[in-house]
Amino acid sequence: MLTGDIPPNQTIYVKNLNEKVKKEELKRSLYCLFSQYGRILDVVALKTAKLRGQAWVVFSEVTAASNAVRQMQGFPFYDKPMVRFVMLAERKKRAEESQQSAPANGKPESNGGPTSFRQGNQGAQETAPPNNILFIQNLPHETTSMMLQVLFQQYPGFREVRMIEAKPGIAFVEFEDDVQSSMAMQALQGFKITPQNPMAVTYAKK
DNA sequence: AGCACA
Repeated sequence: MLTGDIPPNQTIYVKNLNEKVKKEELKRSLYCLFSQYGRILDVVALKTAKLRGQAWVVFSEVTAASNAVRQMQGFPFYDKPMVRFVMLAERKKRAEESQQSAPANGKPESNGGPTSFRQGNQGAQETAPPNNILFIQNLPHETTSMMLQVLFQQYPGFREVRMIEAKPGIAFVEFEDDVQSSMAMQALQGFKITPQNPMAVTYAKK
């Protein structure tokens, strides 16, 4: 018999994670990496003998979970590819418990938080896959590379800022690897240099 | 390989 009549829920299960990474860092990195696909309610990772190297990421929506799984297959995460991780079937109800503390069941974009940054990208471009170079848009035209360096160099793996004289308002920020660029993206997404200029941070197209 | 935290 098929199991196809059991609907998937909004939790994804990841294994083959690098077990040398400390638990708190692992959870934070997973949060950073996956929050580009939607609001994350919870990340669970334990280091017990049976559960190390694995994690659960609970999204607020099923569609976010399925996009994340589809797009992140094979992503090199701490030197180990995230292969064949899956959405969980409706089976455990942990996510519902977490939702008790989460606001607004129907309207997930109510907090003005930095999670969604696709408004500036309407239609045309596709989302570039995660990589080590960030593309910054919506900067005030007086922004200098020194200003951006001050902001981005606080995050590990920072390499350099590149701006193009002929194209004000945008910049490229390079990190050593995808994980580190993703951490900085999450941290500075929507950061306002002026009140009118929330940064839009995406991965650069290669 | 390994499917759950307080």
